[in-house]
Amino acid sequence: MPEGHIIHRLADTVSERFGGHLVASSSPQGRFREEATRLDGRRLGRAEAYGKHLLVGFAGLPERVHVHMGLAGRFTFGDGRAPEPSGVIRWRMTDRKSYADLRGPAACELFTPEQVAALVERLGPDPLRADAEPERGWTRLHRSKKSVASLLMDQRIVAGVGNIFRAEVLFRHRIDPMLEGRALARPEWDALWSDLGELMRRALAARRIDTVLPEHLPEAMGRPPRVDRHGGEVYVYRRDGQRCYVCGSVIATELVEGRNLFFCPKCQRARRRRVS
DNA sequence: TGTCCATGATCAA
DNA sequence: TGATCCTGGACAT
Repeated sequence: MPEGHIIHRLADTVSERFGGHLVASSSPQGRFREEATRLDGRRLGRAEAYGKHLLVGFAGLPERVHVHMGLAGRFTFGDGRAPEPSGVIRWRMTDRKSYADLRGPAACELFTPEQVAALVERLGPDPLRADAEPERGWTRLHRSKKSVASLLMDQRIVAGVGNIFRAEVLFRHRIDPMLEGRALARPEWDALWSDLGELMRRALAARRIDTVLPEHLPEAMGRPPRVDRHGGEVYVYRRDGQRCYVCGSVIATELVEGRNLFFCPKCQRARRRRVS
């Protein structure tokens, strides 16, 4: 269940394991069989990530494999010979030294160069990419009447942000999630963008999402540490019902556009125009 | 064994 | 806005 940093990690792993190697491709499940046949035995070039999208290139093939993990997608890597396929494996790659199995992706397909270009054009700037242009995100956000919470989940505004980073970055800047996009000041956007880059780079390196400043850590406050299932120390994500590390209020949750939003009703109370 | 839920996104209405 | 898709893990029964 990936946010952007996981996909970047995935791209690195695929490149490291298979880059420049002759790779056998198959689709034990069958839904990627025709395409896997075309890839089978080709030399893998490079894998790269744009937001939550993974693109894998092969020598001599103009198309690239486009993978979107959705909520359920999962890659597993292993050394040595691949075991007998178990479960539903959409795409299996193997070389002499290792294997990779992809299960449950929302998308696994071949993209033409035109489709890749359209995808990149549609996506907003990705804080983890050196070529990101944050101005494009601001342009799409700053006139919107939609809530900042909703806009931050919109991949056309910032590519790669998911439910955890959204909740955490809004808390770190004490921004009311229901604040209208058009009420957000430019310096606030700049700060959000820069912080997202920082948080996501750290998560990519540490393989877990930590957002809490040292002075707010439970240990520093005389409480036992608590690490959520997602594997990091956070301010609000899935901490509903528990006390805010900063003000002690009870963290709240609310369903916004079908997703659980977490926030501190006191620290993040807006004094400006909110979405009703 | 069954049900719900998830770091996501699309489609129809 | 709601239904739907993808899969597996947590939890209840």
